Amino acid sequence: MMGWEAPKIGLRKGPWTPQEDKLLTEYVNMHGEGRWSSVARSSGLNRSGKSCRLRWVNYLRPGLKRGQITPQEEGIIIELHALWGNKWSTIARYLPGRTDNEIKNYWRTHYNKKEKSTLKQQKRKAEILKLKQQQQQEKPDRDEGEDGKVNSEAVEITNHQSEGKQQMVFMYPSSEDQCLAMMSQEPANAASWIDQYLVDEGLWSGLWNLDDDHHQPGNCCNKIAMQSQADTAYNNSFGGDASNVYYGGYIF
DNA sequence: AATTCCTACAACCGCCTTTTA
DNA sequence: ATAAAAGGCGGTTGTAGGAAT
Repeated sequence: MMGWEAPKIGLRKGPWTPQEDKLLTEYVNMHGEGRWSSVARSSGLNRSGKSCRLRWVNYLRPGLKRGQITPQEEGIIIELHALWGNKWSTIARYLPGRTDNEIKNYWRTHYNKKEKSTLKQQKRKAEILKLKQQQQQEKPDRDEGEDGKVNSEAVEITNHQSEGKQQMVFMYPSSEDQCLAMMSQEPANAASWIDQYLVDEGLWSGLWNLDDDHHQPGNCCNKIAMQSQADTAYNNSFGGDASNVYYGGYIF
């Protein structure tokens, strides 16, 4: 099957000029969105239809918010990402004026930061554990220790790991019952289940590391439950009706 | 003051799905 | 029913600008 369209020689790429933006805006205002290939042909723009669509959706479309993601928006992103993973366009439907590209960029910037610090922590723990294991092998008869001191740190690390596991189990209930219990919180409390646990660095890492799996059917929640949770998240932040946004597109 | 690092953003690419002829 | 075209999405890359060293 073909892609978007056959690449044409001499098609412009790279940053858009103000003139190109003007041409595209005028054309879309006159003819409406869609039929991007004909936009590219008819407007006189020497761009691919795909490029025109992207420029319009991510930059020129009226009602787009510019500037930093607000804490409210951040909360929504976190919650919805926990539900849906990297479904940026779906998440973007709950953030009026924000594009999937913007949310994706925001997430990646912050995700990478968290991932790096988490990796450092894990590496350090692994090093300590390895060191202790080496010490054990070198002095096996001292395992229980004359004073039990030798293994204390290793035990501590194990305990931390165990805690981490419990936390992650909590964050990502494997059964539907657990999930439904989570979903049935009072809206007032639902400043939400996730907010209470994100402060701890370890929980962040647990969240980030599992993001690709948890939204799979059977792993957690059915689609309706997830929709409901997303609506709650939206209502908490905007006091609006998320279903309008979800089904009707953007509210400006 | 110069260099490096980090963040935010714009844009492209490849793949998949949907629509159309 | 089928293939091509169009539309959409997520991943990735390049770069400008500010902060830190």
